Amino acid sequence: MRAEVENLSSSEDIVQLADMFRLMGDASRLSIILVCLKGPTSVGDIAQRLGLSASLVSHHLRLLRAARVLRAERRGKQMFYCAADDHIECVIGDMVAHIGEPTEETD
Amino acid sequence: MRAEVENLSSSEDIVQLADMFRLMGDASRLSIILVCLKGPTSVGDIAQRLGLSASLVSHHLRLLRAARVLRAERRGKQMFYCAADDHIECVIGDMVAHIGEPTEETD
DNA sequence: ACAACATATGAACATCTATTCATATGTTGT
DNA sequence: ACAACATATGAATAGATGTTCATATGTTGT
Repeated sequence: MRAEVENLSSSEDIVQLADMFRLMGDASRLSIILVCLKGPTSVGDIAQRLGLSASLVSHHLRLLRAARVLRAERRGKQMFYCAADDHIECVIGDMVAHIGEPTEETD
Repeated sequence: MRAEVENLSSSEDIVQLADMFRLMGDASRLSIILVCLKGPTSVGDIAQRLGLSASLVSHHLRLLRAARVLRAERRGKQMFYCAADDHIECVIGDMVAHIGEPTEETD
């Protein structure tokens, strides 16, 4: 087992980790993250592409920014959001791989 | 961007992915997963180690098994649970790395 | 068959959370 | 300063979810 995972014992660490997963565990937020992975995108663009209200997107963006999943940058009157680092993409990629894993028969 | 992540477009895929993250986004469930990553563990053991009721652990295990995060194996009257594949550990490892990432000053 | 143990399940409840609506803040051009 | 636009924020609400309690199912030994 990877050392980083092995050494997870304190309940604070686990809560923090769970908070991150819960943040990605909503289809609207996850969609927002996926859009932002493609490149810096304005709030209005995100809302339009996903068919969500600008208000809802803004609420979600606040959480994602607070958790440093995304970071914001102002350009004129618009705000552009993009991925804060590339671990998020790894996390998603691994999870996609898990879902694609063939089912075991021993159930 | 990784091809697996790039090609995520259908909303069904995104919902399925979000469901996986939401499943890991609870401290109790995440703790259960972490225990099971160390090796096959019985329901009673999990409950005792984490200080949770056997009933609650069983409820969570049903969800985790349904999502093929964990798989079950009977030994006598006990049920032992362990990780279904090793993608889950990767996902957690990447997320730990994200959390450990130094904060940007541009906020 | 019965008792003892381990796990699973269903209903009920309190708490959390995503979404909407209304409103505020901030920015650019005239 | 004002209007027009973009984003952010706060309150309210309907629906989801984690936990508990009681009970059922399944397994092993006598």
